Amino acid sequence: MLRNFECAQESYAKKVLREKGLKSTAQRLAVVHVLHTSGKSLSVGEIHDGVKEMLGATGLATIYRTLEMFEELGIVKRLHFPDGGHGYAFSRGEHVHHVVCVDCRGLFDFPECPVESFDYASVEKQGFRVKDHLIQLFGQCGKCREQVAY
Amino acid sequence: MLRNFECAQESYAKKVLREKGLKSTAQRLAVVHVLHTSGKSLSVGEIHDGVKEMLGATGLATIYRTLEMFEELGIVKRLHFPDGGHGYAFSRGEHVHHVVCVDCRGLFDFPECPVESFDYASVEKQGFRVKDHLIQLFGQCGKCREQVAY
DNA sequence: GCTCAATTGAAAAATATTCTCATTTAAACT
DNA sequence: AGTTTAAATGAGAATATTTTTCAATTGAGC
Repeated sequence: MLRNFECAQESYAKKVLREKGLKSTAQRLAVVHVLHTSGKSLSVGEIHDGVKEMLGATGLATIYRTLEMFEELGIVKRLHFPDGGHGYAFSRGEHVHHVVCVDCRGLFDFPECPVESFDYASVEKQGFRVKDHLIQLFGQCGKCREQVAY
Repeated sequence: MLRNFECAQESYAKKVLREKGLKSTAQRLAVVHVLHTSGKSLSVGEIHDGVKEMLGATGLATIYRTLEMFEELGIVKRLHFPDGGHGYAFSRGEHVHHVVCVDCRGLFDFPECPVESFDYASVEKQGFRVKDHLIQLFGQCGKCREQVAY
């Protein structure tokens, strides 16, 4: 049950919260800390466990409320897995897509946006205006490839 | 509570089911019919309602079981919406991505895959092997744009 | 038409998420 | 540092969603 942390990610979250007139509570910062230090995407339950480890008893509802808010603020991204589950990953507001290992759910860098340069003509011709997109890449990371026999 | 249908989509589903040694039940074909004729993506509840309208009382568990199976068979695709909800859309096994109107949840054509030609070098350099991807485009269709004042 | 394994329905169980409201707390202001 | 106040939290109830169980039904091959 440790405290006293302050990494770049938490400073960033604090800044965003302050700008929106929202409070930087211990619980909110702990969510950032847990997500960021894990280097993986985590389920709601895992985030809850991590926060409890840092702060002691913490309501699950707070985790849900925080994640919903953080998603709107662009502090976290919700990820969807092929098995139907979902998780959350820390992410600064920038336009970023995630590469996820389906075994360990670890995150890998993928700075470019494959859709950025894409031509929407065929859709726009139908009167559609594209406003957002969801992209995730799935696969296996080096470590998980070594461990699994196949 | 009508019956007697048989469109190309249902024939396709039947074929896939037969190939896998699975039964073409009225419930399964009704799921295909409901999804396909709606032209939209539907929630589990909407699919359940549609099937009940065709067949009368139908267990919700059957809908869940069918959708899970169809997803594995490539007969339906699960879509994730920005508001956190999700739905299902009919889709032949081909590699296809969906464009969804966030208002009416209507589906629009988008035949090409923007990631197909993409260069994964930066990820592969980290030992990662990309095996699959999730892409969805969101926006507003012509009809919904007209209706909403903004 | 008969047989049998696959599938379904209905309800219970398990999970996941949201809501309510009394209590606590961060932040702004002395 | 102490006070004030709206925002946030905790705990548990309430909902919603999904899965499981098992007896009854049904599709597909014979």
